[in-house]
Amino acid sequence: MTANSHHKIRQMLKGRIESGEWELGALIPRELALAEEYNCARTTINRALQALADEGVVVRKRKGGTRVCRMPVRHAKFGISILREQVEVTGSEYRHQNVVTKLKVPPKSVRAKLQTPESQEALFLQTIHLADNSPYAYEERWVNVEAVPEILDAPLDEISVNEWLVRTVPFSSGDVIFSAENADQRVAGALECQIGDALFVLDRTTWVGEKFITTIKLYYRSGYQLYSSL
Amino acid sequence: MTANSHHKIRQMLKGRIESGEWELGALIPRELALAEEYNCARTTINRALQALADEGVVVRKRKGGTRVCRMPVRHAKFGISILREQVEVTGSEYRHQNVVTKLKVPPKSVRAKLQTPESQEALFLQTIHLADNSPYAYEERWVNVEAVPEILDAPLDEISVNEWLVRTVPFSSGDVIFSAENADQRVAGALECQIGDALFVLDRTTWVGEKFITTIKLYYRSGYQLYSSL
DNA sequence: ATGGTTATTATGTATGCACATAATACTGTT
DNA sequence: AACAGTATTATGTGCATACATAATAACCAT
Repeated sequence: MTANSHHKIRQMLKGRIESGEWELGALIPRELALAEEYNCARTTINRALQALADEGVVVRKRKGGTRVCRMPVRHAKFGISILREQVEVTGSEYRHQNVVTKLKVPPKSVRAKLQTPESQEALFLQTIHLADNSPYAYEERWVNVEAVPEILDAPLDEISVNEWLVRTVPFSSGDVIFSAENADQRVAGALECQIGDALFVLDRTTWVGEKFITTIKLYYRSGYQLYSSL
Repeated sequence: MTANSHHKIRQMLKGRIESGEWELGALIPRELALAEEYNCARTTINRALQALADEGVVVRKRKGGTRVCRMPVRHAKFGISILREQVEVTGSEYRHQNVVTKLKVPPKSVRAKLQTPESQEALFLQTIHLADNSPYAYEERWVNVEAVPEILDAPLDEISVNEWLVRTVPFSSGDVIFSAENADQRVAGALECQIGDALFVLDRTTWVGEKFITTIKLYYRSGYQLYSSL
């Protein structure tokens, strides 16, 4: 039966799990049995089951067989991307404004994150991201110029550092920390909100291989919500 | 050469992308060429490239070939799981405390989320989650008893609703919204913090198939950080 | 019983092959 | 030059097969 792609089989198997046919933690039939049932090759079942394993729906062990994950960990995924796009999908007009752009020696806490030597300068930026001319987010960023020297020639008035880095630096790894903070005077000024307002904050450090690229603290405007489905 | 699993090849290809050998948006060699280069079957290259496509590193098009993703969207993943575990991995002792557990007709806003009829009752719970006897998170939850009638017999003093549901209900879909809120008097009381403190808030609604299971608002204690790597 | 060796088994992986499909490139006609 | 139809090509998918590997089960010797 050629009507069975591994996609379809994957969906069917998932359905049988969701319907409760196989309980949480239960052992499901082995590949050969399923292959017979669906009248396809074991390879095809294997692909479907491996995909479900990647997804976290089942756990597989050699010789042990495949069982429904005992404690399904659903994960929320957030695309960490470009602020301009975040703003524009809401239909608003995006603009950014660099408050500060200068080279200076970062404080100790930042040096620890960027792993730069004692007295080496880094590029410091404060940027306000605006949606329809009102503040959307305020960012404080340090860039390791040794890792990305080209940034000193980038037209950062036309394109935000955020976007320039995403478009220029190849794939990077990173740490992300989300938290909530009360606005202090400085941030409240930038975001035009009240001191003490609860703000959604994103802390991120990114690197490529061994080279640390940038560390950023991003304060979203009061009321911001980060949405995701799982 | 049998030393090349698709995993290894996948890593090598990713490395070549990260190293900048293939720029963002660039076309990379086709499967057959890579198969020759790595001295393996096309199938193996295919698996590796498909995995990279799933990961969002490359984009593939029939006849068009495979190219490095022009704008890499890195995504942060969060495992939405059991609060008890979240507490216990930090080495603290977990305990929970049900403040309120009763059946009542939910307000309109909740009825909209659970999609329950006008005057149908739902289970309302207020729970405080404690780490080493101090408040860790405060949760307000509505459970659709029609979808999960067994919950009325669950020993909710021994096991938190959170955990009971995760362990009992098979895989579910859900919405998640993260935000920051200032603590009001009620929440500040539960979390033993100051009124106005910035709190990290999680809003979640989950369902299985067509049946809406539960909706929850979870306030983490002041200073909570949600960590993830990407 | 106890401990260690061996057999069995389910999944993991690689390969060669065949054909499907989508998108592009090409070609010929008007 | 415009268009329609055709050839080409890179990826998508399925299958049969073979062997690898990890974990359990069975077995045997002490």
